[in-house]
Amino acid sequence: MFTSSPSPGHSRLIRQLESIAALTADDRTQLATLPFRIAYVGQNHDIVRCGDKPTDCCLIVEGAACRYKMVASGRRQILSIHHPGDLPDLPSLHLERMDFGVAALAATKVAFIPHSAIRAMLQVSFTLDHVFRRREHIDASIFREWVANIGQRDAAMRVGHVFCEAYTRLHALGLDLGRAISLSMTQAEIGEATGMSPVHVNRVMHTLRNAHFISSRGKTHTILDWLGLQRASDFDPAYLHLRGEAQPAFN
Amino acid sequence: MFTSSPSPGHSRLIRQLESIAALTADDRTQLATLPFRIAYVGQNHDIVRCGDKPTDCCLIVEGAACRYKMVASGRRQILSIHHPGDLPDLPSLHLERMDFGVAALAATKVAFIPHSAIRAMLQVSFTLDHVFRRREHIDASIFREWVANIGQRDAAMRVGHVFCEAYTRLHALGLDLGRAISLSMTQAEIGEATGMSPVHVNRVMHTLRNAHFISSRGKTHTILDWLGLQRASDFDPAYLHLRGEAQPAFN
DNA sequence: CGTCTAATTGAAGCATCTCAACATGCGTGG
DNA sequence: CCACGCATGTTGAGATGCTTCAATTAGACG
Repeated sequence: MFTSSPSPGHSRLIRQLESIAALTADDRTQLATLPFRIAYVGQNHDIVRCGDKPTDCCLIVEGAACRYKMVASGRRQILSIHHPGDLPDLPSLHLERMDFGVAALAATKVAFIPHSAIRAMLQVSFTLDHVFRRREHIDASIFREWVANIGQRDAAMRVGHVFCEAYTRLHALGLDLGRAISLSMTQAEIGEATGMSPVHVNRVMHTLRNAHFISSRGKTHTILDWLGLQRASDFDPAYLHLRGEAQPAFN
Repeated sequence: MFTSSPSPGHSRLIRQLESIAALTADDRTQLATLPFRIAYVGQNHDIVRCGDKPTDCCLIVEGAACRYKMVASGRRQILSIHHPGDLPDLPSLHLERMDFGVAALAATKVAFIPHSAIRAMLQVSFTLDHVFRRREHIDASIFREWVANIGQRDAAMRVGHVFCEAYTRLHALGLDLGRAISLSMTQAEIGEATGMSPVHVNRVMHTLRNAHFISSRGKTHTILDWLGLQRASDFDPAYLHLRGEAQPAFN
């Protein structure tokens, strides 16, 4: 059988879904023929705005994005971090009005896929329907972990946990750089994700470096002691529900 | 057409789903014929344990429950609060291993429904499949709001927000007591839900009473100033995605 | 009426925040 | 290619919101 090579966006999506469940050749074909429209979004710009009623889902192809909410004080809470292959506004398929915004953390390439195309695909394929549903549940699981992270852990663990999660997910997507990752977040943004002031994030980063858990050069962070960082950050990757083969193991 | 009157558990489930989407008579019949097994769980006892691989979903029929996670320090984070009609371990349908626990906040009556029965029902009915999916997404939306609540708001807002959410949801289920609700949580548990110490919850409760937002007698809390409490707590019910008619409006 | 849990209050400590200044790096245009 | 300007990172010092510990009171339940 002849299959045309999928676009970068399609490949990312397939890789992402394969990190959580097995796909058949047929599933991959279905995914690879999804129609889309490409857009480029500059750093800090919105991809989807809170309150919108989207008719397409956005797929991150390159770059990084975050979900966020604004609160009364004018501060922003980052709700989750998204890498290539993610569909941050997938909830819009079942919740007409967006209750959060999606913003680019770096210059980002986005593919917009019509709701109708996704709906049609999920109606045809039981297995893809299941995989998408699983993806949605894993999203919820990550939120749960963040609630526990922000609610109960101290500053160093909170920040360490964010690094552990990012490393594990990027590794599962084949987007890690050996023992390093490129986390497209400023210290201020890490603060918005963990409920901390930027100043305190800075101090905690120094702690993590002094403990030889991490070393940083710009936005590239190298994990020097993966087991130690995981333990110190109370990180257990079970909540990511990845397929066994996809999980990192070194140190 | 003859329809046998549904059990209390079935009624609760139907009412819960009707608070977020319209159901057809056929949907209601499907739901009302779901098989189940009743259990009674004492206060503070687990209904489902973290790490379990459930074969049934638990439906809260009477009482109250919470999802929770333990962290390394031995502290517990409450992740969400569940009222009659809720299915707190619905994720187990798509995520084999539980990444959180479910515990009874009060003496609670639970109905266990086999996964197989739910799966069969969702395969037959497109509309119920959509409603369940919507329910799952609303769950995720509530987690997002909790991340923002715990991450960015001060102690008084955090606690006030929990009351606003509980009141709105119980009202939508027809389980409010006029302007009052019975919240089956101790101050220590409110602390576990908001990332605060029990002592500070107590002080904040006094603040809320002194501001004439709430008055409390035991576990029954009366909302004295609904608009004021919402505004002071930065509460906007949009994230609950309720059907318009279901939302409370007074004061 | 005793027992246990939950709520309440006070006092001291500390994790984290805010404010403010300064350093560094980097993209851009001259 | 260098110089400028802005965003980001760094550091210090003082303020504070919340925690912890500890003791007391009030309620619920048999």
